[in-house]
Amino acid sequence: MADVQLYNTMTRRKEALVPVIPGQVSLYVCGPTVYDRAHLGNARPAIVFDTLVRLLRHAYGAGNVRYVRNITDVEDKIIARAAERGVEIGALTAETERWYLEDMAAVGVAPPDDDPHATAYIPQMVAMIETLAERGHAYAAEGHVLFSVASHDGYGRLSGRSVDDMIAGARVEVAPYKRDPMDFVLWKPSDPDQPGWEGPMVDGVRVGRGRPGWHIECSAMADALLGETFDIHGGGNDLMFPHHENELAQSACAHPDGGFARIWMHNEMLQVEGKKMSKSLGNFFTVRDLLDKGVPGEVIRLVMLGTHYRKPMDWTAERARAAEGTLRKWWALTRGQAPGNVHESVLAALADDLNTPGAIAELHKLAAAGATPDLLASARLLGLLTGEMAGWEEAGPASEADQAALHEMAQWLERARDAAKLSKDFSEVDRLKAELTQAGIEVRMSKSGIELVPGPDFDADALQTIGRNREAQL
RNA sequence: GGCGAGUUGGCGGAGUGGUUACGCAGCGGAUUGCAAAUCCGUGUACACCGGUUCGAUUCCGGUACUCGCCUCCA
Repeated sequence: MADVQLYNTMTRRKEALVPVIPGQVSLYVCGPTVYDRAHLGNARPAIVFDTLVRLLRHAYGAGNVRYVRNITDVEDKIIARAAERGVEIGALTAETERWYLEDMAAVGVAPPDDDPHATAYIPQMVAMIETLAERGHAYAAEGHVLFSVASHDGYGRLSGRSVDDMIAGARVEVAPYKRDPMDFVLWKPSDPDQPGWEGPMVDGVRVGRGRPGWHIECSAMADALLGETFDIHGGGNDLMFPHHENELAQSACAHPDGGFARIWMHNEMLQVEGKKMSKSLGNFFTVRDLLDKGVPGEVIRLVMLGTHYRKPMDWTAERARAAEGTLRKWWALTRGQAPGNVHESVLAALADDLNTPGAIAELHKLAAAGATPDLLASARLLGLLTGEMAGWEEAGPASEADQAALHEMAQWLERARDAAKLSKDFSEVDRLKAELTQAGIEVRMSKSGIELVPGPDFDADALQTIGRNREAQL
């Protein structure tokens, strides 16, 4: 197949993916901080990189891709939330992680190969901080250990900022113990009631009990699992600065011979009905909220993939409705079929910097051409029509009783129509049709007969009521 | 204020130096008692102003506007 081209934030252009180890791809994506339900914006990077991984597994072989997505389970927001709810931190993080996995599975996101938890890599973080201190990139101050930005020439290269600009534009109070306003925390002290570990040795002195800064967590875990140099580092645009810039600074300084990530990928942010999703605007909602409202996970996924990952995407009810229609059509076309081959055009679109909207357009063309086995195989590469999220599109009555009732109703309707054709009075037929439509049943009439198809809003009770009313009339 | 991204037909959204994107909606037709579903057909859009070019929506420069990050939120 053609090379996979990916846009590299570092170089600001598309590049061919050339793995460090030929034939094998390694990637690290920043995962969730587990203190609350994933909101819709959190689902975007998860879906984007899940799709990238599906493409890479197809291109390189399933066993030749190593996908690491971390779990941040020690962080100030977690401490605050646990205190607020009066629960143990471990209980909070375990529950939230379970929710996250459930919600991601619901939108077709497969678990990564490794899901390192920050709390399991404290020794590696401490060791990395010590290395940074030994090399003159870190210093201790008032129980903290800070990274010295001035000690690293390349700082700001990833996000395209100069240190001077950042200082000029900074709108935050500078902590008094920082040598330089841009210096960031590697280790911070913990109160007795906060989670803490024995600190690193800096300049021959043991720093007191504390916890790691957020950025060092990812540096240490990526290093531990993927080594000093790996292929792709992904995450949301918002993480580019400061998180990724800091990660890069730490890793580059700790391992001067390693390159850290070869390609940096950043997805753009999500909006809702044209506005940024935020609690203050009242348009904030979680993936679970959407699922509970009856929006199928597969629909969420298709809407997400309908916008290229490097463009801002807008979640709207209209787009969800359209995506649902598309999926119902595709399901109907491919149901019961064996998958064919992933079509070249779909692969080409995906290999071109994960052009998912282009790939979806190709899917539409396959559907129009009647190439349903290839449509199925190709859609599955995008994590659609996999059956993992299925159930929602199976428009069917739950029970055999409903099935029988529908069949009986169809016969009634057909007799009524035949009679009406003679009498020229269709009012009775139209009324029955309206009632059935109201009950979420699609009425399909043709010369060959009448078909009643229960839709997504199928209401079995309403069907029973209609049936009883009919009987009462007879 | 600093940095960055974007502006394509009614909507969403690809792509291209000269040729149909695609989907949704709309419209016309077939079909239907009427609808629905389905099928067929249907739309010369690329923010603005300059420049390069035989030719630019596509390349270059500028203008306007929108959005994001810099601040707890992804």
